[in-house]
Amino acid sequence: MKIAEVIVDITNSQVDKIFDYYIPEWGQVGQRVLVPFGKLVIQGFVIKIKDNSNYDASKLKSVISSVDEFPVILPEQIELMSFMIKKYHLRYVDVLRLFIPSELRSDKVKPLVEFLVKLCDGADLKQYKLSLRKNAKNQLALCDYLEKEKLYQKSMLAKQFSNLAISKLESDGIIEVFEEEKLRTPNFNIVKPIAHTHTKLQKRAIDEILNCNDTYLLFGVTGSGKTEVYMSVIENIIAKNKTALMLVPEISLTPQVLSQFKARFGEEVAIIHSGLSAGERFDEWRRILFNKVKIVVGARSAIFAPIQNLGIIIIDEEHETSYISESNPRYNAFDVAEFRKNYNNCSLVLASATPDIASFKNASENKYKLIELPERVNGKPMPKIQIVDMLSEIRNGNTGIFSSTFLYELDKCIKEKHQAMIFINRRGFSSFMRCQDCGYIAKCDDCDVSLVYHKYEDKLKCHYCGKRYKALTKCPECGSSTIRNGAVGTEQVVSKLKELYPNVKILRMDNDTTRTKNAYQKILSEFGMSKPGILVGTQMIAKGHDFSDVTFVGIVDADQSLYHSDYRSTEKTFELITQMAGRAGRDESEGKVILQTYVPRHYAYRFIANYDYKGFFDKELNLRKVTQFPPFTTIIRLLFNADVDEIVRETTKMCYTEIKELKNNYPKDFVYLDVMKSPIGKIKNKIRYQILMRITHDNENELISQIYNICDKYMNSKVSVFVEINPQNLS
DNA sequence: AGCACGCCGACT
DNA sequence: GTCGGCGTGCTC
Repeated sequence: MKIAEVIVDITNSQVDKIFDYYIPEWGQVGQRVLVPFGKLVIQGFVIKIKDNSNYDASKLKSVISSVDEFPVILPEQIELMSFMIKKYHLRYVDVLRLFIPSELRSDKVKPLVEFLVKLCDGADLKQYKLSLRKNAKNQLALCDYLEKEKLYQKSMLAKQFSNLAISKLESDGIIEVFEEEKLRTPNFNIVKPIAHTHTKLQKRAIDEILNCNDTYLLFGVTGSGKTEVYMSVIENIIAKNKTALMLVPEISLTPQVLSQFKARFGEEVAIIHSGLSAGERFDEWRRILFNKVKIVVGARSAIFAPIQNLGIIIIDEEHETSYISESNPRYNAFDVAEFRKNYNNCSLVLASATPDIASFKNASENKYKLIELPERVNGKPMPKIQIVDMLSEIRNGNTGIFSSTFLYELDKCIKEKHQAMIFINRRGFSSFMRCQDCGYIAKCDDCDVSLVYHKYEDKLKCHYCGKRYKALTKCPECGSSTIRNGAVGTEQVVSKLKELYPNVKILRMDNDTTRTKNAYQKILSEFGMSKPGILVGTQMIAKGHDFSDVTFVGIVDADQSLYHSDYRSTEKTFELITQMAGRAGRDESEGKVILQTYVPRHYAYRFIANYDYKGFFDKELNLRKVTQFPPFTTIIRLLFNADVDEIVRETTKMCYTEIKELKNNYPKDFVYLDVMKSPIGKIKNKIRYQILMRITHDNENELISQIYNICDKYMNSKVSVFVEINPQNLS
């Protein structure tokens, strides 16, 4: 008998290894099976079939049965699994679970079956009709109806002609009733595909991408018509009988974009996003697995879609951090895309108006082919960005949150009945509450962070654990009642604007107002209809949606993201503000952007105002080189977590000693190594310590795997250890 | 995950 | 003495 290597479907590090079982002839790689496991019977995945086992033959057990009659994991995915386990130090099960919809495991969603009716072969309707009695009205009518088509839905026929008539015809051998599985596809408003004419630049981009299999960086300003390039390329690829996979940030999976894809590609496209019902998600996945679609569009996890014969992979807005999973299983969709590109020998297109510094570095070193779309399709210039020095505003006696230029431009926009978007990257009313007399700042009991005041609920909220507190009326330390608010948030901006424009529609969009399903869409469509109208929001409003009538974009406090103690904060600020600016003047009317800052001379703003990405890139890359930060090095962070301070501190210290030994063995590879309490020393009552290091690329993989091994030793039920490679945030 | 094994404290 | 607390280890 053959031997199957099985991964059992239990998320526990102790059982996350390969178990051998005897398997009958029917066994296939990628199949789900039931296996005896200790005293249990559980599900497992067959990842290999072989002839011999190294395990004691007398202890080998047999697979009990298969769960589905077909494999649910493709050979490509088995290889991808090995790649990811090694690269990210993940468990087998966690990776396998990424490949299948959770609905498949939970067994909650059943395939939807539909009863269909068709004429039996050789049935003579005319003859049969003559044999019927005159008063059998339903049967006669049904016979007449049946002459029209080949297939009918039983439920529809039953409604018109009664079930009785159908079963009569069935028992007389005239018609046949049978079951067929029906795949639920999400509904869309059917729109007419927009005419696709291409500018010269677009045409050149399309031709170049189709020319050969490679990795491309498509660098195109906002409004340069990248989406049309994707669609044309995909059209060409599927004409060659290949398939396409496109990743977009979840936030841009808007109904408008999706209906455009549906309009152009119809049934050939499967769309995976968080708004699908369980049944829809399950069926979209099966449509892909059964080769019923040629195109998959979706957010990060769509990169695992079981689509075969790939001709192209596109990652839109490639600089987006949402392509990196920061909680278990941690992975980077870009690495997966690269794996699939190599496996399928196809093209990979990364696209952005503000490429990631690392990607543009690769392009400038010819590791990627650079394709540029420097002009907007409508030929309009980018909106003018005016930098306003808030310190000089203060010197001139304006201590409010809006500068006079800001107010003037906003007023003009409102008077002309246009729309305004106002960006403030902080939710809530104000960042903290501080006692003016003794300096006391309200903090969370469970986390080491200051609380944010939310005026609408009149509560202080912790943005890390969500715990709520009563707002301060007087200081709990010294009893003083002079409580001051910190930096402004979205709520405060909205309340100030409401004072200024009591009759204008003012909408707020942030984490707090988009909690409920569809709230996001509702706010956007309401804003779309409001002229004049003002949309205030966090970075949520910066991406992807086009409102043709936005003529004013206001950035209340541009410096906010600049002061995160993160090496990427300048890059992120550049991205965010450039994108925000791109929201203005997308149609006829010209746009204006006001950027308020306390450091008007910062180099980031100079490049932003000139839309000079390349200038910014050169400056930033040089800075990273000098300071030895990514992409020249790799940051590794080990985060230790436990309930008791002493336990974490001791464990961290022991681990640090070992890492120091490692550093001694590789003295040239470490450019930085230190141990410390985490910047946020406590979250949800867990004490946090960290070891931070930066290593060069020379022996990167070897070092990372050794570090994983060291960490495994210190992980136990009391202390958890996370290894993060180039973490997005260091709190 | 779920279960057996095993090593200590407090009870009929 | 032994009943049961849950810490540790094993499952092909």
